[in-house]
Amino acid sequence: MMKHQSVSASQDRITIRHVAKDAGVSIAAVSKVLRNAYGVSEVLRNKVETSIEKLNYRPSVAARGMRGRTYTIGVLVIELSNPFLAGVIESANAALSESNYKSLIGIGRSASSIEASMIESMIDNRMDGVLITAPRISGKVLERYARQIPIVVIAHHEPHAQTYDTVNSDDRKGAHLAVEAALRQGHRDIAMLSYDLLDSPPSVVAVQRETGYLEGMKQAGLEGKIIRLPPVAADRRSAIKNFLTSQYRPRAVFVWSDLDAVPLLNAARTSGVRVPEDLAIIGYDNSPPSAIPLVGLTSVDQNAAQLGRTAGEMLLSRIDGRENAQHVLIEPRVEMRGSV
DNA sequence: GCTGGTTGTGGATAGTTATC
DNA sequence: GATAACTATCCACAACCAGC
Repeated sequence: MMKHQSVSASQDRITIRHVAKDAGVSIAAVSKVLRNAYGVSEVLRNKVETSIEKLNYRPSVAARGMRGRTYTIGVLVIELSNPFLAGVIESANAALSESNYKSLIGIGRSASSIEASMIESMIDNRMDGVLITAPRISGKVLERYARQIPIVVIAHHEPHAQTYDTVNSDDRKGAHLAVEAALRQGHRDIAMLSYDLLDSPPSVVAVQRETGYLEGMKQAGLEGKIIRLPPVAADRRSAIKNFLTSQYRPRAVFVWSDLDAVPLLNAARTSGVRVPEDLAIIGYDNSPPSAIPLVGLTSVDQNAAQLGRTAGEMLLSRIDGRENAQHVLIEPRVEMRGSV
């Protein structure tokens, strides 16, 4: 049988074979150096590392995938415009890179078909695990994919899931803390500004926050009142304006996320509503914009850094063979600023 | 025991051979 | 000639083995 020729592009690529030849060692020796494996002398290591640098060699992810690990992690995010998520991903990425993993990001754009195709691409590209921050993806879909690849989900409450892990801020407690913070400032007329959840399951963070808010109000002997914005974020500007001009406007409002709390604060100030004298506002996420002195939004801090780091570490332990599901809740706290 | 080499393996695919 | 079946190759790694 004739030996067929490989294409020129692949011939140009520097492989472990070239490194081995240049260093005057076996392919297995190079592999051991790459993996920091047992049984490598300092002399051999130096020879191999010198050749790797000289030839500018990078291991083939495809070939590694055939043997098990590619050392790549897929990160699926709902969007890039959410500053809180950016903080979470940055911390997760730092935890992963400490273990020589690289992460590649996909954007789901809140569309289940896009999210599903992203996860499938990550599986097809033989990534070693997937970190998902797509809050609306269903538990059933996650179960299906978790049989094919280790998965850790952030911002998705599914405490009984068996095949994948979850890491969340304790959203119920966070909302409860927000109510307590308003009560401490003497407020009794405290409403919650949420959005139309359209029969969302309890896995959705906003549902958890609503529950926490209602519990907090009930505990204080008060009746909770939830005002709903349109489900699509782009349609909320006029709804926020209506809320500010409403004769039934409360004295204090807990907003389900800084994504709506910051625009509300801005709209209040530009329309002459004094904050906090006329309207006290508490947000959720403690996102970077809320900390800007001119904004000064009191907000529930989810500890994005700890959330991301925990998720990254949990994914690594999943990849290393852990099979029991873990569901972690990160303790929230209220960051007090001038809006209350 | 330490070090380093040999061999087999994985999935996809191009190339070769056999069969109709 | 068309199609099916088989083989070699890509690349990195793990298990196993041999020499010291």
